[in-house]
Amino acid sequence: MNANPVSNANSSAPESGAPASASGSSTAAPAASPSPTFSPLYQQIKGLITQSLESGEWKPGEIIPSEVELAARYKVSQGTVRKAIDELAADNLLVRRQGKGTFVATHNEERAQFRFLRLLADDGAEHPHVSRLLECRRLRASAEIARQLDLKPADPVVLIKRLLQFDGESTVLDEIWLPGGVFRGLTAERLAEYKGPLYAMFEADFGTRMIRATEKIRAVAAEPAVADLLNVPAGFPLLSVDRVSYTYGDRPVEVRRGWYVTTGYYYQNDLS
Amino acid sequence: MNANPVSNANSSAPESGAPASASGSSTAAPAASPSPTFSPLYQQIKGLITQSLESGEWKPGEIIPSEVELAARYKVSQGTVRKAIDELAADNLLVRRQGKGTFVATHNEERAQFRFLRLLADDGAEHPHVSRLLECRRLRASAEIARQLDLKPADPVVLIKRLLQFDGESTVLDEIWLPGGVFRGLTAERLAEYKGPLYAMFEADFGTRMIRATEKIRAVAAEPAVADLLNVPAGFPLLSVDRVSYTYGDRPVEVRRGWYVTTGYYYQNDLS
DNA sequence: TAGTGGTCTAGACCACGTG
DNA sequence: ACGTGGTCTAGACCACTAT
Repeated sequence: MNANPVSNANSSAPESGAPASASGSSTAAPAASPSPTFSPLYQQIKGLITQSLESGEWKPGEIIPSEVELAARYKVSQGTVRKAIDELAADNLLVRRQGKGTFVATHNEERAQFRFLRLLADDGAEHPHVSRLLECRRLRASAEIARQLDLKPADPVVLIKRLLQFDGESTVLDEIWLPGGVFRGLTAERLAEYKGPLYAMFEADFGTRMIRATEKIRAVAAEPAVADLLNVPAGFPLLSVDRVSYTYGDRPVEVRRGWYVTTGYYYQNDLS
Repeated sequence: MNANPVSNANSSAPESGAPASASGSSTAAPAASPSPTFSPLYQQIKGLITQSLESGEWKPGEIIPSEVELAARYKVSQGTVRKAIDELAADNLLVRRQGKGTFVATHNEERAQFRFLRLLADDGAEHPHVSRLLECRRLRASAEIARQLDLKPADPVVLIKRLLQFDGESTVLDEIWLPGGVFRGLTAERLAEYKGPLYAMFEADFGTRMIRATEKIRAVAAEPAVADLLNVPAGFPLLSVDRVSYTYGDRPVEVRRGWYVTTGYYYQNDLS
């Protein structure tokens, strides 16, 4: 009854006599301070579940143990693991399905794709797109890329250039930098043959799951080289989207610069 | 023990005999289907609290009754109102402050301002800005504006044009349309004298609180008139931001077209 | 010291998806 | 019929803020 994962003093249950309620965190006699580093139990459980996700104990798309099972495993009540799972579901790491179970989120779901490419046609419809690989090579990180990927300058990186076509129109040009260490086996062939979202391949083939990203958006005039690839005149206004994506532990694992043609399409954002 | 707000059949407590579990919603005899319109208790409570917010029973910045008080008022357990408040806090309608109470959110808070103007300087800092009123007049809604504001064409609307200056540089040009009925007393004088965010004035003076908004973002070439006001050459690439803001009940109450100069500044977006 | 939100538990019952 | 997540309750205790 007292083998909690990290322990924050949690022994309720009027078992033997002893009212027992030793209260929080400090251990020795005079009690240094009330709670220097207090962390709720459900947060600790959340951390443990996250570890299992990161280690691959439960893979994307798979079901995880039921709430009762996890409660038994961690020696806490069902309500506590429930609150932990609630937050992980809110963070898009898990997906609950009533009557079935709780599943590890994956970038293959319809819903997940829109989170990272928010381009809609003027009529509001979500158009399918095809990717055309332009380039994929390994090189040494520039100072700027190294900084953003938390690498050392001249560390190996992979550079991918690709074109996204909506209804046959070239609409998005992407330059993608990935840390060479993590994406060791990534080749142009593998990229060319793969259908579906890049992030789905990353999580399936390289065990690297994109959790969140930040984007810096600007309006810029198309440089000649870019304009050429996107079939617009030089100087044409483009949306410039600088993205950094993070995986578990908020470690950056992708830097991406995109140019979007926004005639007929727009970037959708919800402020809520 | 049985005066619940909407009733979904919820009488636990082994009181008298009767197992009692008449189950959900349908009223007449043969019971159409198991639960055609099931809504959890806490959702109903959430609705009741929202009504009180909308009606002005608790105003922005004010404290609302404690969880125990609300539980007594609605005849439910504290845990149920807690879950209702949790969601309202997640929706940014309420703000919880441990040890103090729960408060009605307001657009005056530091935190709230960034939700609706996500422009940061290249160094990542959030710069203060001043607003310069260019125009404020009443007119009849065009077909397009009427549609977006859910009005009839030629209904009265207010049009505001203003310039936002960051560090003295003209950076944002806004055209704002508001329904004339709701914003009856809005004048250029009132606008000119008011310091602070527009939305803070709207909620204080007109009882209209912006809850959420959607934005459609494009890159466009500056038209001469716009370019002139923003001190950029005609044809300069600008961020075009089309916003529709909604209040309680998802009713649209503002349409806004903004042009942003993104040299030295960028639009920040978080995908999570 | 008292009041507020925050955490944790334990148990009952409901809705949903399978057999 | 059974197992899963989803709702609801009741009560205990903790952490924070004010008086």
